[in-house]
Amino acid sequence: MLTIGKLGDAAGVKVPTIRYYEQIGLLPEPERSAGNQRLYGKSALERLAFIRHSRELGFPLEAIRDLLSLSDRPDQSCAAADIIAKDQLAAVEARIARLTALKAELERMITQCAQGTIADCRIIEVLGDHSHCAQDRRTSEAVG
Amino acid sequence: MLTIGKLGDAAGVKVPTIRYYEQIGLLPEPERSAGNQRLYGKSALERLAFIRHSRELGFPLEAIRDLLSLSDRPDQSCAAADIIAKDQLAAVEARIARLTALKAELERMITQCAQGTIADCRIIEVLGDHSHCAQDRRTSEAVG
DNA sequence: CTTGAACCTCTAGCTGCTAGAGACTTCAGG
DNA sequence: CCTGAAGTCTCTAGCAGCTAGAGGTTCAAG
Repeated sequence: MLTIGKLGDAAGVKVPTIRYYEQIGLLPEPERSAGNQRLYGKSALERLAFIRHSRELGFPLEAIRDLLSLSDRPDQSCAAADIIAKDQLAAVEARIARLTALKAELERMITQCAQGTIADCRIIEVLGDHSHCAQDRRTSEAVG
Repeated sequence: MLTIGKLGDAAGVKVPTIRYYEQIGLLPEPERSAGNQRLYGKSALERLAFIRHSRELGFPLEAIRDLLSLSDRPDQSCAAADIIAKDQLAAVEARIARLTALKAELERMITQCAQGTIADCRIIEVLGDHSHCAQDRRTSEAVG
């Protein structure tokens, strides 16, 4: 049996985070010691490792909740997990594309920085003027 | 003179967001009409466009606050703006690298999905086992 | 003059934690 | 057996960066 601190060390998750996961129902309420301290077994460690790894892959907690409920019923179809993973892949690819565009613009800004005074600083100027944008990706709503 | 709604439309920023920026001191308090409604001039629009564009480039509000205070003193050196932009570039590059690794792992997970039942679903299995990781990038703290 | 959209302030909520207060439990060393 | 430190408990509040809602006022068009 592991105390919450040992569990956290073993899974690479901080103690308050474990309590938070319990609070939002991602982890079941564990046994308690005579002195009311949480005691965890192997299955809790596995579940927490699953959550941690999923978080590292960028899955939001709600997706992890779904994945966990899937893995709690192991005789069902794998298709739902596949869908979640594919959604996540699409989201990751979109983020990469967006960041790559931002990187290009930042690089352009920096190379144009004359190292002079603010008055002729391209960084400030570029940030103030939207029309310099390489690609004008706008967020669809509320734009005239 | 623009009302807050017109300003928001012109800059591509939602009305509550403008009030939020004012609240946290990114935008100065504007004039008011006789009926206590906010009225903005051209400089407010420019400042808001600057903020919006910077946000799109991923600058955190605190960095934007610094950039704005720089641009308020145009006879100073451009070096500080350069540093902020380079920091942001480094952060963007780090995010891209991380996401690219995640993408590879998600793709691997998905191709391994047997489309069978959860019991032999690689997605669930891979997520539960950290040792499958292509690169074991851990967040430095609290890891045994 | 009336309607209805836009505005006002204020508070609370979102995600995914993190930090702190103030009290209790556990364990190792003496 | 006792002490003291480290770990744990619950609870509340805070972070970014907004967003949504309640309940009320103002403005512009018809």
